Amino acid sequence: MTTFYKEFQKVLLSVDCIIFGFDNNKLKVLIGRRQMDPGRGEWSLYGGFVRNDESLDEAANRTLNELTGLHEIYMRQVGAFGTVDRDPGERVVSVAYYALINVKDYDEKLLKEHGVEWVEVEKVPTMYSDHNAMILKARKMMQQKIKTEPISFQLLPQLFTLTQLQRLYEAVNGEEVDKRNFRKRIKEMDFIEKTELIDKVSSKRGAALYRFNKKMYKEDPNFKL
Amino acid sequence: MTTFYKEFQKVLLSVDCIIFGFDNNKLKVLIGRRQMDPGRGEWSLYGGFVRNDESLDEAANRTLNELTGLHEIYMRQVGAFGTVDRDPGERVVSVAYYALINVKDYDEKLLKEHGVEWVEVEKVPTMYSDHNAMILKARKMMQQKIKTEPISFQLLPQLFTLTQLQRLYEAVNGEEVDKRNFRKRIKEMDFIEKTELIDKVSSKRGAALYRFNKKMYKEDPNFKL
DNA sequence: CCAAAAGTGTTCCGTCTACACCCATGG
DNA sequence: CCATGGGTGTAGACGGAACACTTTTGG
Repeated sequence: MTTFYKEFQKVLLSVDCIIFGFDNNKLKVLIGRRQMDPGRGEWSLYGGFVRNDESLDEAANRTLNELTGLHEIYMRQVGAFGTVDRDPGERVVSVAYYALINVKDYDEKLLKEHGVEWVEVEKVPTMYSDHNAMILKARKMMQQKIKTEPISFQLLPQLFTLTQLQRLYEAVNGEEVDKRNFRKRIKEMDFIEKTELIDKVSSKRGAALYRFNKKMYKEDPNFKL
Repeated sequence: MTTFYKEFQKVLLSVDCIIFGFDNNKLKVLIGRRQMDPGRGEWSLYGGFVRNDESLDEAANRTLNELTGLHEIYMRQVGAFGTVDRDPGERVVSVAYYALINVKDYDEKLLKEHGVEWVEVEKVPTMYSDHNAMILKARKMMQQKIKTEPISFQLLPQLFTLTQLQRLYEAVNGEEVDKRNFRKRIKEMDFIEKTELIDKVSSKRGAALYRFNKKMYKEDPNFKL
């Protein structure tokens, strides 16, 4: 291969994943203890280096898959973080991605295997390098996005109750919402389908289970919450 | 220096600048013909490689300064672009930034010196690599930002008329707005100050010149347009 | 004197918000 | 039988959208 830019310096490129989950009415992030030097033992996001034969998006997906075994996960780029001294080892520029997963898809066994755990976004400890800043930015972006795009369903099981959905919004936005107003808005979105199924876990009376109809959404992609 | 990550591959990192300006009631971008191989002669954003001793933000600012001679310019990161084959030469990941400048600060002389020109965002030609995608994303981000943050003033002279400001919003959002409603909203923002000065260039009657009061804004940062 | 841009308020309508009670069931 | 969460409608407040005429002055 011809080398065109030989006079320029190269840098190490990594990706870091901010993995959001929703559990126990709380928005959580998956973090662990860093397993390599420098910074071994500090709280850290899960990340990895970008290979020369993969795009940034691919690297992010591969990294997430390494950790979770999951494919086809909703991921969005948060941005590139590149202060000179952000990594105490050597110059590393990192591109952060956030992912939304259903916590049920990531069981206890995997948690222990990888030495990671879910922590409430409100209670994230001081983390390695600039990982706190990454989480903060990811959260803001997700908060914006969730208002106008149907990404909330990525954090829930396929079948969910309206109360679950409402609690999710409350957790993400950090404020309670009125039940009747919330449900009124849901009713206007035909792609949030009521099923015949009833959830009897969360209440004695039982709550109707709903489902996000992707095809229907594509026909009339109007989402507002 | 200790090397921690020696087994990983490094990549070339560049920054590309989407430089927005407002002129003749149109939103424009500053683009030129690429001066190096590969892609010599194609329409391109102005960019440069990131050095090992500078952050991404610094690299973007330096690059912008090389082209315009301007300092302290409003810049925001658009994101990292990193498909494997985005650069026909070799693997280059690029971080895009958008900048807002007052076209009056960038005169004809500089335009010719650097072989760049202002083109309407609506009429941007097919460009080198993924530069069209960068411009598109930058534009969307700027469009969002301009609604809730006082960045519009970066595109105008220090003193401006309300009609200029309105035309700027119309150009950015691609739709006309009602003059009276627009001015009503302006009146509610005390940090958009009316001066004693009158602009006689754009009209016979003369229009009041306004100014953005940064200090006043900081005391009560509520911007909505 | 007229063309061209500046400047100025009010009404209407749709949207958002606040708010309270009955229902079904498991334990 | 009662505690727990599920489910439902309306009225009033607020904010955004529509809309037309007068003023000033250079040419």
